[in-house]
Amino acid sequence: MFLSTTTNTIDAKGRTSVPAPFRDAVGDDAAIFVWPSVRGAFLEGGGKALMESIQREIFDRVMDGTLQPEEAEAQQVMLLGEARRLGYDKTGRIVLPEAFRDHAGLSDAATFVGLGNRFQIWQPAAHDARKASAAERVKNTPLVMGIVRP
Amino acid sequence: MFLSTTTNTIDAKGRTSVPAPFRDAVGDDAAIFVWPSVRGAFLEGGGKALMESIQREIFDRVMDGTLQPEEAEAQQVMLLGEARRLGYDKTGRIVLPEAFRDHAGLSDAATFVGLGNRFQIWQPAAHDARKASAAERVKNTPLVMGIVRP
DNA sequence: TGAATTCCCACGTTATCCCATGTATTGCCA
DNA sequence: TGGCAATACATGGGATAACGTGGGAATTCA
Repeated sequence: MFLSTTTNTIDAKGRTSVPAPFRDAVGDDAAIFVWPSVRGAFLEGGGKALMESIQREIFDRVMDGTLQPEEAEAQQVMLLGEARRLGYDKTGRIVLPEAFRDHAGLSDAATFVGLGNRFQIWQPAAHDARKASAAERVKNTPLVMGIVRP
Repeated sequence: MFLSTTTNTIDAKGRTSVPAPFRDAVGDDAAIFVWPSVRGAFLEGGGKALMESIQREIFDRVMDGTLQPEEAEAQQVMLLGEARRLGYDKTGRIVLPEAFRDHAGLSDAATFVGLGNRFQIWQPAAHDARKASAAERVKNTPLVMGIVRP
């Protein structure tokens, strides 16, 4: 499970360390899967299990009529087609492809944000702004906390 | 699992490299299976496992009444009948048959698009256009991402 | 014999791996 | 509880291997 938020540096080679807790979360195939978000200037990612979940989820929704085949293929193109498997070495580092860095506006640092079954990667200042607006939105929302099924 | 999008060159002999991640995805029989899409000017393909899935899927749908036998045979003719097994050499290269190149408008480069259990091969510019329309379509669709079943 | 296809080797770029260092954190024991 | 040792973590740099690509030799088929 991906938890916590961490900011790591990006070196001259485009490398960055995957936070150690995230590495534990993906299990034993030393890799994360990342793609540019279709919803904004940041990256989304997860472990192998997430990719398989997405694949199955799209299939299931076509089967039960929730999703049109054309829409399903569009999502496959933008999620699975744009995703890349980024394997990390013994020191836990991946190389963020240049296209990914461009999409998210990353230069010298990256903020990993754990979101349970997945995570996001933000340009640090952009994440601060997003977090502030999330804090605001939460104030006006019935919060899950306090009524979670035990 | 087929992920990511890669563009490789087609040389004078009609050869092109199968992206290394795709080669890993098909396992140890060094071959991919490819056929002209019935939905547009591109190629579709996958590994051995995909072909067997298609075969079984058609059978199952006839059995449960989802597909008429005549329709099933039509699909078998266009998918299985047109498919070719393309073995790659030690350097990972296949030869794209001329008929396939004609169907997809391929000349000097081919774009491989991973879609989970299968992939597509596009003329690079055509894929850019398709990707743009997919991005547009995704914006107007309830997105699977973010609400994936854990 | 000629043309096409398949196989194999070579090259340059790019990405991957591995060792080393500094820092922060954790665990241990007095 | 305080201080020290050991471990884990992120980061820099250099060596190594992988990947895509071009070209030529061997093989096959007409």
